Amino acid sequence: MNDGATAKVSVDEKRGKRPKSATIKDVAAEAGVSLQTVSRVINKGPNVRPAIVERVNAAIEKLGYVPSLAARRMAGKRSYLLLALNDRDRTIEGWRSGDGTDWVDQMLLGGMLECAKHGYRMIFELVDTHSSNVERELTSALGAIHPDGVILTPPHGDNPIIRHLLTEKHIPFARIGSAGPGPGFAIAMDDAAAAAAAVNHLVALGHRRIAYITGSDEYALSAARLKGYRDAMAKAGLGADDSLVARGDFTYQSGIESAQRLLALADRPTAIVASGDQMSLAALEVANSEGFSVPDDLSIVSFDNTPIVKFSAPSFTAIRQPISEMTARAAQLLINGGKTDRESGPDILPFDLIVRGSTAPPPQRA
Amino acid sequence: MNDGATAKVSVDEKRGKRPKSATIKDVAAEAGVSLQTVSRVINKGPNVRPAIVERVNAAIEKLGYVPSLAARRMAGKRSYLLLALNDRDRTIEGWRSGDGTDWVDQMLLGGMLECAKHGYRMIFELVDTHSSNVERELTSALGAIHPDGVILTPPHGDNPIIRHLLTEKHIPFARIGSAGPGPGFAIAMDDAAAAAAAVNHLVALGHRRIAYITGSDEYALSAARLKGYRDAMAKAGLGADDSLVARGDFTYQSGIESAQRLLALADRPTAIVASGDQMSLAALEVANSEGFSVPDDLSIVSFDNTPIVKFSAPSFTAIRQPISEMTARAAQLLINGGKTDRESGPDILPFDLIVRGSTAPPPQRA
DNA sequence: ATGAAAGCGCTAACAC
DNA sequence: GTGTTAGCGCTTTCAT
Repeated sequence: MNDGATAKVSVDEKRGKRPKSATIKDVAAEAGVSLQTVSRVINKGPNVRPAIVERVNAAIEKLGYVPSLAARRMAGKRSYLLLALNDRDRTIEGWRSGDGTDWVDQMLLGGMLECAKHGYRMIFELVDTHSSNVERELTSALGAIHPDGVILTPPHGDNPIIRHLLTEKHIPFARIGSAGPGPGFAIAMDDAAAAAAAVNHLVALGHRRIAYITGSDEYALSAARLKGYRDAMAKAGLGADDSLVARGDFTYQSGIESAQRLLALADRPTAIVASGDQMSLAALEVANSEGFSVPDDLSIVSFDNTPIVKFSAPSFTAIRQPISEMTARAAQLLINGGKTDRESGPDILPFDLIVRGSTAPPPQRA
Repeated sequence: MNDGATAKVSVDEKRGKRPKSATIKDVAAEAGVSLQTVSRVINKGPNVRPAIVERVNAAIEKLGYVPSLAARRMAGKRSYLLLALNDRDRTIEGWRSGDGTDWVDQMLLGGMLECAKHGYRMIFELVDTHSSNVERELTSALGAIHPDGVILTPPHGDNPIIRHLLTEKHIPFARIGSAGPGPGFAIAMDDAAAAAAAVNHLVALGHRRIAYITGSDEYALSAARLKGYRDAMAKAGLGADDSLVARGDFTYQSGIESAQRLLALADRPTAIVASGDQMSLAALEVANSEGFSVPDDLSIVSFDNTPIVKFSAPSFTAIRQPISEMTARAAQLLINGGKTDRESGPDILPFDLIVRGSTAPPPQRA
């Protein structure tokens, strides 16, 4: 048979097909070897002579062959897919409102790029952690995708139903921002140390009345941060004044309420550590509207280094969480060591305290 | 055979399998029908008696069955996958710097949710539009995923190599923010009208010296916006002073340079329309550092309504692009009408002009 | 070191 | 209306 476009077209036409991607079969024919040998080359298997490897690779190159993910998943045990799960309501609400949280972006950054390095792909899905449908939603995603591993972001990593389901199905998973013991790889930053770092920064500036706005209890890291705050306060000899702790839930609204309560205190705090960017922004808003200047009258430290806290006026001193790094680490563990969960304690990645304009020495007291 | 957990476990053990997801076979057995009937029910095919449908659905429900995407793609012509392509460098750079652009988020919002409605999934990938590898990268993604459709975001929608490759492979695609003629569904907002709206808003405030900072020429929408600006200026009888048009490329740096040049003009503009959030921010920065107050001395309109332009001080009057709406529309067209490209002109979605604190009447001239 | 055969879970033709 | 038969493109056995 003759070469070139004409032949190709006629074959395609004969089969009534449109120009399709090359398959492993085409490569095998082109290289004059069996399917199996091509498969071995693709998967870097042993027992192939270098000369043949070369030949096969040339054929792959020539035909622009790429293995079909679907076929590989069908035949083999691996799907080359990682599933990243975020909380549906919170994520969608964030997108809708344009609240400037870049959690998802940072996750994609770390996760997608790491996956790409290993020939994997990351599929991003939303699952409602509250609803009684968690199980159904997760089962559905797992059934459709058959991922080789799952990346759980807060608060999914602390959700017992999800952890149980994944464990039961023997699907390796990583919990981001979930440092506690349990199944799956735990990957987190040291939330307690971060809260302490925020407190210490303020103490170093001379603050003594340092308040704290918590996050939602649903997130295990909320407790860790609170403990870090309390320990740091104690260590600085600043006692345990529970009126300085306000209960928030990461939302702007809860930040407003918390800040209002704190600033109405008889012995008003000179600084607030808020465990989330929306709550920090809310605290700034309350401070401004009540006539307090930030940072002159009140210092604020944010626990999320999101774009908006950098561009607000003043810009915020903030904890930078290593979100992309944690996600990348999760992907890496899942892809390489994905077989066995290790209960050997969490993987702790470093955070940063980035000092900007929202913190300053406290005002002189009368 | 007896029911319950014991039986299930023993079967699993006999086969040496871990508890797997149910397959269509299991459902068929459970419902006492053939595979094909189950398949018909799943795909809402005709020719199944309601009673049987009921029975099959009950079995599906009971077993928690979910069809495997991979298997469906293998056997059928559809993969139930849409591929969304973003520009690699720009996207990663945005994520790394935390520049607060939420393009990707808005895309996910519109695209994922629309896909979910139809039982589809959206896979998000990065492709370098510049590199000579575009073709290789795209081929690779298409070969691995075999999407039923591709969503192109700027500037990919205007990239001839990508358009050609997709056309050649007969893969339906949608071009977001690419209104020009050509293959694929064109979905855009009226960029010219948006630029005109910005100008008109400023004219209504009393401005006459209105400058414009363009975006990169690589984006077809840049030309459309510039035309909109020019036409609106002409219509307002504000002539054609080309010194009022500065060439930017969407980057902060280009915004700095453009704004510096514009503000150094002998006959200084009293307002600037910048076709991107980073350039708007840059203009604000330049204005501030040169002692001009925004909006008292200079009004600025941003062309991206990103989180950071809302939280800056002052917050920006901005064009809101219907990113999530465009992406949702793209997904919808690809899923439903995905077979045929229509050359019947672009699908134009409405934008908004959101007035905030960065625009005000011009200062009184001496 | 290589090839041949079986089959993954499903859909697309066909039969009935 | 429903069941049967072939594959889809690969990876797994298992032969050789």
